[in-house]
Amino acid sequence: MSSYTPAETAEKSGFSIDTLRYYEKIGLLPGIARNAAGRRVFSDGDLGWLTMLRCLRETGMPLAEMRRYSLLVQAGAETVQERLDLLQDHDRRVEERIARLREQQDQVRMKIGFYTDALCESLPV
Amino acid sequence: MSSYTPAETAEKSGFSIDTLRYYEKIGLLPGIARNAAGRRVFSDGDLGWLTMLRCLRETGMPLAEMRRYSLLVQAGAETVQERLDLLQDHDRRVEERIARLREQQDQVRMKIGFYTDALCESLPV
DNA sequence: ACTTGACCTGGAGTCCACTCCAGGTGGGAT
DNA sequence: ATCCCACCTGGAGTGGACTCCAGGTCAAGT
Repeated sequence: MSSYTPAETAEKSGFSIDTLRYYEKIGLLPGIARNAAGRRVFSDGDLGWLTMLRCLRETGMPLAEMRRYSLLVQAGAETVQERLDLLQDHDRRVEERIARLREQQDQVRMKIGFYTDALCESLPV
Repeated sequence: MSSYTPAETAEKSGFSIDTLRYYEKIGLLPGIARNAAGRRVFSDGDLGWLTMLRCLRETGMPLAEMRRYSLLVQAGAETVQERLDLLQDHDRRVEERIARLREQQDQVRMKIGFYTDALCESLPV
């Protein structure tokens, strides 16, 4: 049960301090504590939430949908089904994304093969 | 050896007409022919190039790098090695991307598992 | 002769996700 | 006492990739 300054949190979470402030402002980080001087104090729970946000964001979820998820979490236990639906939809999109990336990677590799051949042919014999 | 209007090209390539114009403007589509009235006339070759661009784009290559690739292609045969390097770098990035997506998908699925369990536990017995 | 519709141009506007800035505060080190 | 530094706020600015708009042209249909 530790607490962290904005700088530490930025370092641990991989988000910049500006991004942390921005996320709080748009409602992605509810309930961040403040000390007597008005400065943010992040908890281990906040760190965990940030890890989740990072995961969603890097898998391509837009901030608007992350905000929706955040609101559902805040709304309490009766939103569990909705959260589940949201995450399952997201999981499906990630799956499609990966499949599509693989196909396109194959295309790129065909092109690479083509250029490799071109280079070989042009070698002096 | 057919030729296509902007509308047909948009339909076949999946880029909007505005995007086609934009790509031509920033140098991604060199040598697009025009008819007597000044309208664009796309060839099968252009279509093929657009397919390549789409592939690079959807695998996350920024327009600036696509432009660099485009310039290399225009510069002729002595840039084949550079093109190869560029595509191989890109391929590596795509590979990393896919691996990372898989890891993060696992995280999402753990969360889904957690919520599924939560729902099961809360079922009336 | 006239309208329609697909196209043209240059340039402005939009959206997303930050990122930066000016001006201000409070606490600890020298 | 003073200085520094990490932090605060509201709001403006940025970068990437489009997307839209006003005003104009041409060819074909009625």
